Amino acid sequence: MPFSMMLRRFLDPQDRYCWEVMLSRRARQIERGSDLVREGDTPHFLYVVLAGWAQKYKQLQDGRRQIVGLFLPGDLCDLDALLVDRVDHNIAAVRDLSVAELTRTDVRQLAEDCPSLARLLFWSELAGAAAYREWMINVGQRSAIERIAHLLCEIYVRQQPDAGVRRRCDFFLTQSQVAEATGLTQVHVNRTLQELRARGLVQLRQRELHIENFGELAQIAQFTGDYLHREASSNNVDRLSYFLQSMGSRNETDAPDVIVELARRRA
Amino acid sequence: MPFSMMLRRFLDPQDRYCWEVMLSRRARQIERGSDLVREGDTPHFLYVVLAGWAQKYKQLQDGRRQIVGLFLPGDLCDLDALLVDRVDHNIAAVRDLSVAELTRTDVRQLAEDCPSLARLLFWSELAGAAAYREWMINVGQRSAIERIAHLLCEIYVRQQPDAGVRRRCDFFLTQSQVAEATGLTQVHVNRTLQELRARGLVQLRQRELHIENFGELAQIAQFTGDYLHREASSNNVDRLSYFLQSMGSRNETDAPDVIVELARRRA
DNA sequence: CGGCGGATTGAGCGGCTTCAAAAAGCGTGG
DNA sequence: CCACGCTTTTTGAAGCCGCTCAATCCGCCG
Repeated sequence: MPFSMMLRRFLDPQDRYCWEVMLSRRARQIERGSDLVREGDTPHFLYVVLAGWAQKYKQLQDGRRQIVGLFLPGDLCDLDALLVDRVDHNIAAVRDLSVAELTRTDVRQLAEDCPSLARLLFWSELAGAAAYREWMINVGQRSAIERIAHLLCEIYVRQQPDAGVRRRCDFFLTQSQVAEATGLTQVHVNRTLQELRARGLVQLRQRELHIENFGELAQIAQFTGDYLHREASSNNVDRLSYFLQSMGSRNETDAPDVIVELARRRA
Repeated sequence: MPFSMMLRRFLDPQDRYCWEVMLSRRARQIERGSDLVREGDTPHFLYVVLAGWAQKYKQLQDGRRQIVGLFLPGDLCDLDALLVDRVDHNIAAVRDLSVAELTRTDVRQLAEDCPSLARLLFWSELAGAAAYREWMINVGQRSAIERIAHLLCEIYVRQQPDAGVRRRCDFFLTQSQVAEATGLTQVHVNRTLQELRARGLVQLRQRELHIENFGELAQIAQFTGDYLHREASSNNVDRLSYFLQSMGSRNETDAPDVIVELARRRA
């Protein structure tokens, strides 16, 4: 579930207000193609996509490039980076992009003032790991047509509000970028897209994706949106809260009574 | 950095004692090849590898399989799973395996009694995301020989204590499993390993990997261990602590003074 | 010794790549 | 509105990397 939807469902109006105020104060425009973050940088910001798309990618010395994640409006990007000294990936604007740049202090501020928001931040981070796994089996195991079908399905579903049935959605990637996301060449992406078009499944032109037959497309891709956690319940958030409450506790010096007692019994 | 090393470096003896007692109480043997976790299961445990190797993998309906992560002794496995309703991956024993199974309650208990341990848990989870990214560019962009060289480098480095110079290490994967981890076929893995052997870089036989020329192997693979975060400083842990303290705070009802004030100034 | 999982080898093929060039789209400015 | 330059898409032809199918070999263990 996109972060923005989590906010609407699980955050009370006051906290949401904090969030939106903070975003509006930190907004910044990025021109298409330019990097927000480069490998080796010291991370300074948590980015929140306001409009346009961003991509996270890695690069080899010879220029080969793999897109490892896409970020659509409302998505959080790079929370985990704030926790390391040097980032190991790049982030770039897929097209003209508007983001909010939140500093560590901003995030801390928000987390202190709106604890339930803090939990959503973490939840969103963890959901990202599931997406990495799915992309990995995509690139590692699926054929060209399956990979591309899968990517199209994901991008389509991520843009559907709740249970939408719109047939079209934005699609800002060039065929070269599709290639970088799927581990194929641009030429082969082109030919494979023609194949999908010839089968009457999709149309893809000038920044717009038309899905003609989602069922068959999803079947080719073996796509299920499970890994997107679109059905996330407040259960999940509560569960996270359950852990975080204890993890964040400040009483470092408490004796670990229960465990020591366990140990004693065992000995 | 493997979790076990983090423990040694950043955890005081008392907390480490808690941890080890808990592990010893929850130990369990798993026979080679059998699954600890299956896709769709409700997650119940955080697994800690005590001896042997475990693999996390995903599978398509037709049986194609991608290994998305390997877990060596001392590694944590599947903390994030505890936060969702249904897991989206499988975990299996690469060989005969000994793990500790910690329940949610166990983890909560540990987190409450040893807050610094809790932070290490989270840190370890976040480091995992970097590994996913590296595996993705591996599978997506590198050639067969590069992929395999990279996997060998990773497994070798992960088994080196601090700045070790041992030439050999355990290697429990079959060639079929190497294939599943790299997105190649078993046959081609075999031929590529012969190539590496012929070039005098490695020897790989019966559960043991000999590295003859690590420098060249790493060069072929464009391997840098950065993504393993072996040099993690206590800085990282402190930074995590900085966030978690506020995120876990219990005072849900505090007014978000600062933010509201910001909003006022802006209006 | 036989059985079995794993490694090795061979031959043929095809999916995807590579290189190169042309066509089409798109923004910009005259 | 058209001309121009740039990016993106499309097409062609040739070739290779890695796949498939299938058989054999090897080492280990009961």
